[in-house]
Amino acid sequence: MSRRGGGPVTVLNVAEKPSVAKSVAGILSNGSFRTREGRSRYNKIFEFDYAINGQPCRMLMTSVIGHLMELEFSDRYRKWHSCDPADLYQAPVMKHVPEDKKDIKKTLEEEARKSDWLVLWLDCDREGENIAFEVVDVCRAVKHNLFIRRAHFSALIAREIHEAVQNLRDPNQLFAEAVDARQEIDLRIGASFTRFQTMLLRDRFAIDSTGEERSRVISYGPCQFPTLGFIVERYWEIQAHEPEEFWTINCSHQSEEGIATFNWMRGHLFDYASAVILYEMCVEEPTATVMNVPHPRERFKYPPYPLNTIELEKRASRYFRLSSEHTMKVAEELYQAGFISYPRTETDSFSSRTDLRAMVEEQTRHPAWGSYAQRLLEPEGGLWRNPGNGGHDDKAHPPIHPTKFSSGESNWSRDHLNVYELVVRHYLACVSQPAVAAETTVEIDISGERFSASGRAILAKNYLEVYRFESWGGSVIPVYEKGQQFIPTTLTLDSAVTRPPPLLCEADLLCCMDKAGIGTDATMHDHIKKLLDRGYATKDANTRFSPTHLGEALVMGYDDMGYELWKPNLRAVMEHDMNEVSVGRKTKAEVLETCLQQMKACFLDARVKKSKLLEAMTIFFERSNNTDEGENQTAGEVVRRCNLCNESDMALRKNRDGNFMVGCMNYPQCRNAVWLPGPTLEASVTTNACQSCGPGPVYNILFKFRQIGIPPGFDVNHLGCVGGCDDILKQLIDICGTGSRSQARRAPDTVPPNNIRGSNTRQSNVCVHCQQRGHASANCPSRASASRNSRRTGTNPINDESTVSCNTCGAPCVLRTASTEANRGRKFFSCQTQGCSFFAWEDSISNSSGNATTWSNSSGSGRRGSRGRGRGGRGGQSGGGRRGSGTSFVSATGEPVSGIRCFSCGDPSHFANACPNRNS
DNA sequence: GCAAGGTC
Repeated sequence: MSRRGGGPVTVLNVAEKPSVAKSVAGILSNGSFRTREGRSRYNKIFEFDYAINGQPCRMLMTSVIGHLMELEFSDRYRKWHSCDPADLYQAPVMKHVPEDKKDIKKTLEEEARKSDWLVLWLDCDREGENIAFEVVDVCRAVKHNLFIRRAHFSALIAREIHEAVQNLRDPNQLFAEAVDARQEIDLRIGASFTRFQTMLLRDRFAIDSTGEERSRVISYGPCQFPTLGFIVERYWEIQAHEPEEFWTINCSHQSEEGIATFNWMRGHLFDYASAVILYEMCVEEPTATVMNVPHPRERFKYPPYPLNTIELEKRASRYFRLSSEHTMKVAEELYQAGFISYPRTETDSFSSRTDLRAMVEEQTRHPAWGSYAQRLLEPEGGLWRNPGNGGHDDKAHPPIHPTKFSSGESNWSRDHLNVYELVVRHYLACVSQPAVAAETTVEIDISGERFSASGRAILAKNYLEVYRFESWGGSVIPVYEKGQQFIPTTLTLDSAVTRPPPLLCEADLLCCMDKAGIGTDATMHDHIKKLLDRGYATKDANTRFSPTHLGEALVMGYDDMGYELWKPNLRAVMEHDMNEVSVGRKTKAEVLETCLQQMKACFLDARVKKSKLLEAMTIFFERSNNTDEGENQTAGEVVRRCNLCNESDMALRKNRDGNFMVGCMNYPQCRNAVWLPGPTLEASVTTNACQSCGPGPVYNILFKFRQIGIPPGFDVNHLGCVGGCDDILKQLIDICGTGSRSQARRAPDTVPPNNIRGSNTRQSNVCVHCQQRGHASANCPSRASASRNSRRTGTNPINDESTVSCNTCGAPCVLRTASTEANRGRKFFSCQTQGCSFFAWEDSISNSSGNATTWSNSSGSGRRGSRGRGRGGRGGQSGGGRRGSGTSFVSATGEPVSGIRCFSCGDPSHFANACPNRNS
């Protein structure tokens, strides 16, 4: 490696960014380097002497700023109207240095001319390797015989840098080629689809009211579209959600020691009748028996892993509601000013060589967390713990950590303070012991139903003391013993409805992208911002994303074509292929050829099916005035002359929910429409005219139905008529309805008209309960009456006045007779005072004289549930001991039951499925 | 005017 003729060699060292150049120069020169200006104001040149493997070297250290080059089409293809976008799949592409990087290139050329060796200090990832070859290309062009080597380092730590420079290797061509392939594919796909959809849609629709259509770019990109896809998919999921009512039994027990809230271990039931039966069983024999001995168990809550970019973005969004894009801007500024380490990193584990304690030491001066940092360093405190390993390492940067102490600089905004505080507290948390708690879970049995309650007592907060962003809720429950019995304080049957998931928030979106491999840690926030900038999505005050009409229409259009261009699969395949290239299993040429061939075929087909995109846009946007209408009429195939207005044709359309309809093209003046069966997968108008329907011609439609959507006996393929003669079509509409999503999705201003929507409801479905039409299954009157009846079956008239006084309020009780199966004929006392719900079985009262104020714990002995297992050890709580506590339940007597309220109107006299409001 | 990837 030594230069012929001996003497020092001149070595040009190039790093990926100025900060790395400076750090490496500082480490190798032990802090004594000379600095001079380069052509670019950001990229200085540092000079020092060093010996590589015994060879004296005059070191020149400079940097680039990320990629030096960009990929571009040749001139002939650069203008949008210069070629067919399909040509972009084979148009020549070349790398060139953009204008703003020309000065860096000049510096490299000038320094390379003076140098003998070129040592590449680019980040040790695939992009870094690709940038290395860009640097090589520039330098070799001016100095052909440069000796070229690559330094490998994963952190700017002295030992690692010295080792790297003494163990120089060849740059990895395969890594660079993988990136070349990715760049070319991204450019060709992105440019072709962007030009295609922009030119197709921009001038045809009034997309916004600002009149800026002319400059609007409707971009497509293999990262931005899947990101949009996540937002749209969640939005559709929410729109399609149909609330379903469910029931759960809740139980609580208050004693002198506190209150325990028990959850039903069945969770909840969707079947009202079953829930009521189980509830009534519990109410009739309400004694709770403790089933387990609840020994407290030690539980830990561990601190987070060291901070990487995605985690920083997610946490800043959650804790401070900062957008990922703004977080990265602030983090970049803190990094530039030297307060935190490099903020674009995937790594979430510290190298064993990191001096972790020194970073804590720095922070001991801080007024807020300084004392915690001090305690961390005290060995007797036992607070220190080596940080966890999150399992990611980009081999280029350490996790984000503080690099310089600050108690806040004068030029910092609130966001700078927050991000710095998050980085510091996160770091201190990482090197701390986990929080410790004692957890207790008590399980009880009431009439064979199991309930459980959990309590948690925090024993040591540890890292939670400094990581104020996280908490660990703790609630203490009373102590129970196995076999102990008590009467619950409340025992209620509550109803609720299922809710759709929320819109995606920024942290959710980052999670989706991370899991699907969309973008990199350094670019994910850019893709999110791009969706907002392009007008594909909006973000509300809670940082939750919704698609705009444009975003939804684009996804719908491609979805209707049958393509998953908006799903992450395409990117995943590309990532996989890149890996194959980088390990040498496939060549760059192979991957390019296969991928581009497929994508071109897809592009050409999408262009053939452009009507799908136009149809989707038609749903949300008015046609623009400045276009020729010739093409607009092709959005639907004509089926017949409108038999209502007689002025226009009726055309086959697919609405935004994927449901098919034949609607008058004179909409909104005429709202005539025929909706087609919900399970229609495909429909196309044929040239066959129906022989019996008129006024003609009424063209037949060729249907393809979803197999799973239609009843047995119906064919998936059907040649049908919407003129009224087709019984099969009518039956399918009767049975299957005309689709379910249209009600769920928000109706845009343009379509569909009310009468169309009216015909497309579940009203035409057959109720699953009574097999009748005219109502939804959930509103079935038979079901509501059955529910009401089921409650009535337990109702008995008051049949006896009693001589028993209420054990709670002292008022006289009435004697009633139970009529449910388990307790038929059994008598019980019930207090009549409003608000008091005293209840006791007659046969459990020990004082048969009737003036009972106490009773034995033998209630239900010999019955299911075996109540006779003893009193338990805690006299005050033992079975039947209801002293002083108002128990708000009532048996199966039909009395109003506390806790049961209609979720719809709040009335305790009925459940929501029988609510008059709902049924109306 | 287009992509995504670096980074100031």
